[in-house]
Amino acid sequence: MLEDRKLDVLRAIVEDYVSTQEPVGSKALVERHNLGVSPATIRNDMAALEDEGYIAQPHTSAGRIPTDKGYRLFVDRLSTVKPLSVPERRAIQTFLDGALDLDDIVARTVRLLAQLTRQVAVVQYPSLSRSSVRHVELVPMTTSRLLVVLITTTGRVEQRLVEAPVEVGEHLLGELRAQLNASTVGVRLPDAVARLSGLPERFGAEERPVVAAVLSALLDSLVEQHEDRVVLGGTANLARFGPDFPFSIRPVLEALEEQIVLLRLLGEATDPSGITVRIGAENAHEGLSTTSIVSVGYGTENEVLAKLGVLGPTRMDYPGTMGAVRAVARYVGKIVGEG
Amino acid sequence: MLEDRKLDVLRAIVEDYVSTQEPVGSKALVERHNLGVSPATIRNDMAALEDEGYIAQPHTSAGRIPTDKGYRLFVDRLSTVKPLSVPERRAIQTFLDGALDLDDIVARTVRLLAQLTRQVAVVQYPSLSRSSVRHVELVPMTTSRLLVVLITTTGRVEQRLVEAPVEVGEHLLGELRAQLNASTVGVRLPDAVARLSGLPERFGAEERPVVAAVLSALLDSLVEQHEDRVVLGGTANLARFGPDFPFSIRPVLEALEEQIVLLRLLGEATDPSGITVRIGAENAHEGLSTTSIVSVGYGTENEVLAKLGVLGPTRMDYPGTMGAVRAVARYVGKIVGEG
DNA sequence: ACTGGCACTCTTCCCACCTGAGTGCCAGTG
DNA sequence: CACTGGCACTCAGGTGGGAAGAGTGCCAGT
Repeated sequence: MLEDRKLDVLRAIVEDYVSTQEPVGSKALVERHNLGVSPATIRNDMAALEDEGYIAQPHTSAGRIPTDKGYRLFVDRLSTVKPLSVPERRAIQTFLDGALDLDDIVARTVRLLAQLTRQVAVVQYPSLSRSSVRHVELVPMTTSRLLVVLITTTGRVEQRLVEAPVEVGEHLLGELRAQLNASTVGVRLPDAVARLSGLPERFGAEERPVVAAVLSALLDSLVEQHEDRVVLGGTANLARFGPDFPFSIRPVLEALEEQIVLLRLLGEATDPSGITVRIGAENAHEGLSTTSIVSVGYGTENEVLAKLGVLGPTRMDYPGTMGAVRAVARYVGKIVGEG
Repeated sequence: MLEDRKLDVLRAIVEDYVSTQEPVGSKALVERHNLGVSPATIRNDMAALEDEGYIAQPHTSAGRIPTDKGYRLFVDRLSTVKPLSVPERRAIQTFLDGALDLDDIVARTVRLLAQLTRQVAVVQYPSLSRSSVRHVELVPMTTSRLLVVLITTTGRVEQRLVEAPVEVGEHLLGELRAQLNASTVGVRLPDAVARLSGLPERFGAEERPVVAAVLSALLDSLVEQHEDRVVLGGTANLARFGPDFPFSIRPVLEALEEQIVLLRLLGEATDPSGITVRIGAENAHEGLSTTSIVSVGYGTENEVLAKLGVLGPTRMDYPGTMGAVRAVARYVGKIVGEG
């Protein structure tokens, strides 16, 4: 049973707690928000909210703070994403427009997000699997060593070193390069894998081992979905998280060091189109139980290339953070889409 | 006037303080080290050491802790680099031998260093300026857009996107590619710049603008010394630095986010051949005044390709840290040298 | 030159106390 | 029936006073 006023009270509690970082009591609540009722009434509502698990008391004689469940309700029903101001939008645009290449775009994005939200920013590189092959290049390093270079439409360059079982002649190299490009250029990465299956048969028995070695490296580049690169920024903001946070900062830093963990967190995003917010224990990772993650996909109009987001204490400014994340994702998507 | 025993006392103080993290008094000192004299005598020595600025008292009735100057003396004259144990060496080797490519080597190195020293590890990418050109590739993206790819002997791949002023024909592309490679392959990057100066003249007036654009991008890749990439690891160890550290953790994290700062810190290394230790305020960067940096160059026998090191509290185990850093640098140097 | 002894200085810990914020509950009111 | 004012209760946090303990500096003695 959630009547309107109780929801108002919850909203007020979340807002106050987020801004003051201190448990909020009934008296302060009626003073700062015109709820039109007395503290006693609010107390009743608060008691009910506590029974239902939306708020909690750190200790008996303190105010209330929202629980994960309370934040959840707040995000789902009580808040609207706060759009950025015009100057902010302009700043984003000019900052990102200055980017030189993909690395630079990602680097700038992560810094931007961290600055804007004053939290820890996470940006995933645009996915390879959804892009297609622009070019394959074979470069001889020594007579029996080759560098296989894969260039994709998103501008990424993947490289693999190949130890050829025998010496590789200039002619074979040229032929192989031509064949590889003919089979894969313009093809989506996952599809390119299939296109290459019949390739060895087009070569002589002597050349097969070399072809196989090169192919294996190339397939490796293609398959190993390099959705696995993420970039971090704004870790210094962790220190801002609060005076009690130093104790819990350790596990957070540890989690952030594990790329796999970060990827899983971004990947777990449930809402494919919109912003996903995972609050506290919803992040299936101990050590992040007092943090929330706001993430969103970015890319072209038709497809999501990768995700980005920020990580902060559960007591974060959700509307503002969501606004910033959404805005940045849009601009980055536009830029990546063009380039 | 530094007699032998006073040096012994200083060494003992540093060792005890590093291991206990607590100010060390005269009584504890004689108990834990067999100095052969009474606490009172030690007290006299300590008073002298304090006068000379090697140790200090946090407050009147506390033991002494080493000052930056004390650590300096300890590192310079009182300690010997502690070699790693055989299992440790073996672990390093097997861990690094599994690396796939340069990125992987660097990533593994940074993790290894962080784990071994339990501090923050910093690894700089092998310098481009000391490597030479392996291959230059031009890849058409659209009719007027080219990707210029530079591959170096250290296995690094640099890419630049070029907006050609006019359409670029297949023939010009091939010709330009051939000329570029002919002029630069096998040449040191800085020298390659000079080799390219006369190139535009070999092309017709119509083609000049395209050539100039490509050249500009390539020169950019060559000149922009990509000694500027550093990778970090083990930041979670910052939380281990001590109970008082949370307050000073903020500026440290901020410093670590600035690649430029890190590069300067690594670059400042004075001793070109051996290990450099910069203690506390010696790191000309406020916020790092309670940290020390142990760094060393790595590379082939003949040349230093880049640097790596760790950052930790001034109260670190210098002999152990120096041993780990040195050992890792040797193995990485070997691997990079081979590859 | 070293040592034992001693007085002195501080930090730190503990305990007791008080204050104040905040609550829950209840009786009363529109 | 929903709201309100009042009131007793609880408990975290701050304050202050010892008491304990670690460590020092100094001095007289060997």
